[in-house]
Amino acid sequence: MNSLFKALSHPVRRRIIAMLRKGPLASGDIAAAFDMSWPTITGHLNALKEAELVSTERDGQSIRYRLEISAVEEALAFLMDLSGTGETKEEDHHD
Amino acid sequence: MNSLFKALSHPVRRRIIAMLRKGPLASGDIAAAFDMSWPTITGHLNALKEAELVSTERDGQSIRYRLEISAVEEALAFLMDLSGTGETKEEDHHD
DNA sequence: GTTGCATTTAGCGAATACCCTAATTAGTTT
DNA sequence: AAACTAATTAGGGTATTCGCTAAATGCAAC
Repeated sequence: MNSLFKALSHPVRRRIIAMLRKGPLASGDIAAAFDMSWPTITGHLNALKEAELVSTERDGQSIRYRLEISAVEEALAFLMDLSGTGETKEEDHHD
Repeated sequence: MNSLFKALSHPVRRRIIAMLRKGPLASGDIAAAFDMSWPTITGHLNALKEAELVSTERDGQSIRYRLEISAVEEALAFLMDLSGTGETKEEDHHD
């Protein structure tokens, strides 16, 4: 949980996560979207992976990074608990 | 927004926020709850304040720190956007 | 096995974060 | 104003983070 928020604390990593929202991407595609060296991006991807915010799978010679929604939801749960969203209120619907 | 997640990235600061959920507290009360020096806690409070996660008001000679829910909700909005905003199909998590 | 492409690891310097103690500011009371 | 309390700022040591370049690894095709 600590690594989760730590991973979220860097703008580049948040941007990577936002990119991944549309679907999995290869490391190179991600690196190409930034004005930084590829190894630097790999470092950020490792941070995201350690926080279990992304998972990886090989696809031939490239490696696909996929967003792990469950980790995002874990952070969400923490913040919702702080703000009171989703409980202690009568607003409740589940469809 | 960057300082928001950065503020959230430290366990002590998250714990402070959790304490403040129940209501405003003086700096000294917060510092007393931790096994760290008071100036260190002041540093964390400053980080929270810069992220606008807390606001302060004087109360005589002490200063009261209050949780600013709107900042929490801002983080919440970011994460909800990533996850698909409350389309929870099943609640199956254990912490 | 060697060449070539995609990606990661290794190693390093600079900047930032974290924690401490000592000194200082701000407000209250006398 | 001086003494007392609450809280912050200043300064410094160490750990961690962030970015880079160069070298290494993994896979696929020849």
